[in-house]
Amino acid sequence: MSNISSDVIRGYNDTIILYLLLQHPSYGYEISKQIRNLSDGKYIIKETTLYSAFTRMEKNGYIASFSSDENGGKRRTYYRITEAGMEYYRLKCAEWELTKEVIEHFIQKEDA
Amino acid sequence: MSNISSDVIRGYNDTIILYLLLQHPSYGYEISKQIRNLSDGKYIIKETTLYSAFTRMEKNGYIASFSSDENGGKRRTYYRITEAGMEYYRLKCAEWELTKEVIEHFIQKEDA
DNA sequence: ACATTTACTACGTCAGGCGTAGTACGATAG
DNA sequence: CTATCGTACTACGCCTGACGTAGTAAATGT
Repeated sequence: MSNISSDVIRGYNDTIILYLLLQHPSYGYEISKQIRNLSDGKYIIKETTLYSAFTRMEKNGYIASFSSDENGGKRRTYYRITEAGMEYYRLKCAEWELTKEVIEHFIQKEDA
Repeated sequence: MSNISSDVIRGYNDTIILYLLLQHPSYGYEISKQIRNLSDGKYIIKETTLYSAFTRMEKNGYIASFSSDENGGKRRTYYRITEAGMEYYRLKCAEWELTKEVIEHFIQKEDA
């Protein structure tokens, strides 16, 4: 009960990542920490899931990568969201509302 | 936008089916129609998805099958939910509330 | 009589998530 | 000064659930 089944979130990892990139360009480790923090530790994305999402989304043109210009720290790959990514994000948000509505027809809330 | 991406619902098909079996024992075709009706045609489950869910859930002990006793109509395989199935359903409902909360941290509602 | 609806089964493919493992660099601690 | 920890990844391969395609067959509608 403490953390979340991966099948649930399947297909929404991309959306989650895009939301964070919508705020500002970022990179794997930071995104990972932000997901954990924003979800109060309820969702901890797996590294492989995260990085393969980057690869997939870059291929799809939803994000674009660029290297950090050696600002003292370690070399990293940053990603920024593209126009297509924003459009995709908007679509997924709309879809989410619909899906949520559908699923909730089949869910019983219990306070027992 | 008219209907729902399957990846979203992935992992919740079982829950949806269990909800319907919780009302009364049923069989493939009926379940299928009920899902369509209850979702206002927004979600139409694929036959293969449905029947493989039956198989999987029976193997897991969440549902049990029995044959119709030839009441005039065609021979069918009915399923009823088991105790384990009810327990699983309850778990998934609780998980859903959690997951919904998590995902909504990353969703922007727009009325634009 | 013929098409459509009902009620399935079989088979194979695909994508996303994840386990496991390994690399490599910088910072901090003892 | 060296070991460990945190940071920042890449590679490989497996597993599961969803789904496309196809086929079977009885009952029902026209």
